[in-house]
Amino acid sequence: MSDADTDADAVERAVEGCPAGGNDEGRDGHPATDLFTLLGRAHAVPILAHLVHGGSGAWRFSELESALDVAPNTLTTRLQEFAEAGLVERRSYDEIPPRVEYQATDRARDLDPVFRALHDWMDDHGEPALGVVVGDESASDD
Amino acid sequence: MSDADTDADAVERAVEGCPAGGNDEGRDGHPATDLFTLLGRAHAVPILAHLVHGGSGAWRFSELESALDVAPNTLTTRLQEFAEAGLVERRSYDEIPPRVEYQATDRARDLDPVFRALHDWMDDHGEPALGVVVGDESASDD
DNA sequence: CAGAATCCCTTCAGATACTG
DNA sequence: CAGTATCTGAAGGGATTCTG
Repeated sequence: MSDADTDADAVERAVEGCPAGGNDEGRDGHPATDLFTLLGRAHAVPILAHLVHGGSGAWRFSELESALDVAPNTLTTRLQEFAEAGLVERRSYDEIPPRVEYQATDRARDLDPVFRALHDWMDDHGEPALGVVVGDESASDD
Repeated sequence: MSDADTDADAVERAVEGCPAGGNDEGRDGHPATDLFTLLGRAHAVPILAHLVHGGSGAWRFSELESALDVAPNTLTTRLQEFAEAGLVERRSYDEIPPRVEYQATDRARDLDPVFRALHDWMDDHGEPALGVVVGDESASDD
């Protein structure tokens, strides 16, 4: 090991913590793992992407439900998890019919570099083993 | 809010695909989700970090097992998944006692920008809701 | 030593039905 | 409209045991 603290350093810091130490936050206690676990759940990324993509911000429950084709309970769970993680802000208006709007927070938008890096990684490696290609790397996006 | 196609663009591209369209690779069919799902599994990030951190590369099964405190079957599963995803290279030497070495591939090392961005995000937002802080943002790492 | 196989348990996620 | 409740099925993950 001679160059084991340059590129892997960020990973090291991002993964710091003690496994099975007594915490019960996510599944291991690692911050990175927590985030991955959260985003790794069903429809998590599509939902978040949909919310983030909406610059206007306001998204109704049924809008997300029909647009993303997600079961209502699952959508509720994801939304709650996101709200709990501070990625989504929930605003309920006390009127009839009831209206609840979900909006991606600044925290969620700031995740963009991560997705950008991820996109760059996928674009660079093609990701053949995972089955799906990124989409259109032929288009001059960035 | 009228900047709905700048920062969220990468997320859009990273999430492209059709939900429940007919694919059955990971769980949704989104490349990003696949990666998150893979890394979101138990001990996935610690294992990968341990492998990436070892610049020399060669890690024995029992080394990982004892160092990470992971059940053998789980470790085997993660290692297989990583190998299948091209993140880890498995080399088995036909000798007695049998020796198998696992090494992080270039593809895995190139994930560093993602982790770096993630670390930066955590460092920026503190990640209070997810329970665990990044580690030492007091130290001048980057 | 490395890991495959087995059993058991927990969690997740979808469908459905019902309420404010 | 926006959920909550309940149920069922399916993976995930751990411990243990056994084999090459």
